Amino acid sequence: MTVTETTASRGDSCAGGPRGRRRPDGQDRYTISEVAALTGLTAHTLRWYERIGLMPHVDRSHTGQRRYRNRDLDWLDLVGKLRLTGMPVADMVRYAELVRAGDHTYAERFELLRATREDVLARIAELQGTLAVLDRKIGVYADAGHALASERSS
Amino acid sequence: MTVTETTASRGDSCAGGPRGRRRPDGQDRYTISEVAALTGLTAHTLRWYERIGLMPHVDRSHTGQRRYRNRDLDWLDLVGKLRLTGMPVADMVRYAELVRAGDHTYAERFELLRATREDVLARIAELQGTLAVLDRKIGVYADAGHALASERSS
DNA sequence: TACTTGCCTGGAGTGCACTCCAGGGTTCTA
DNA sequence: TAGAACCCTGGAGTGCACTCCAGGCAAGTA
Repeated sequence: MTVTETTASRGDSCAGGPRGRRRPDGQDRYTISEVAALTGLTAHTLRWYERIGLMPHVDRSHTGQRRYRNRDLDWLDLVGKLRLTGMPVADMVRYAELVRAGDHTYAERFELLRATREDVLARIAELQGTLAVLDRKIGVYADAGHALASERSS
Repeated sequence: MTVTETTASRGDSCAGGPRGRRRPDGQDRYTISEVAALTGLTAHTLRWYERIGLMPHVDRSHTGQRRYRNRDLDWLDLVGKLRLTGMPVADMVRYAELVRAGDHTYAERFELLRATREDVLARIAELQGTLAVLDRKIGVYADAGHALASERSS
């Protein structure tokens, strides 16, 4: 009965920075748990990414254990960024396939990134709109700590 | 076998604006499908919001059909904004409960909105970071349409 | 009046992105 | 050389936010 394997950085109280620690330099072979610590993903998720083709095949030790390399971490960094944009995993897999397919997929990759960029811009605008509403509402709460009967309007 | 009831505005090609049309003025009773058109939510989702307590009880016609009022639409607008922030539905339900509970929940509501505001700011910062990465990568694609062998790095 | 379209309910189903389990091999530390 | 801690696989389970279904009333129209 192995103890839990999770790397639970969900309820991490140290918010503010990126989830992972900095990569030690001069190293180019990492175990799955090291990568988990570095990226903030769980080992489960790392294996799952590989299964679904989001991660190019990772090197193995002579006994079959994963040994990640710096370029894998670079890829995971990019994936992490794309994930932050809200891009569906399926789309990221598609991008990974294009990369694996070779240079002739250049145009399609470019287009995918460009479209993602547009999405991000739109999302930022959306959030700023929401922020305005939130600020207005917070203002109402701030200077009128009472007479909140008609909360549902405005 | 009633025909489908969905209001599918998923693949709406008229992107750019908010999903719903503008509210006609001088009206204060709307059927569920009118509200669906106005908010971009499906009728299913509107009923579900009510079931889970995200929506205060909606007026009914003498035969039990929902008749939404302008204040309900206002509430749905706010919910829509909060949803855009990525706030979980459970938290929105919590907020709705606080509103229903009355004025003495003032402080908690305020705190909830304030925390949400922080989240939105953090999310915008995150997205801007992602945008920088995306722009860098798009730049690479743009001026070097070839020699993409080491795609996985940077 | 017949017909078509809209709306009602409770409960089941869907898609996504993980997350965990069982059962077993591997690696590190005292 | 134990024992603890780590890692492997395929497949099943979870939580969220919807989304749909079946069976049945209600409302508008020719």
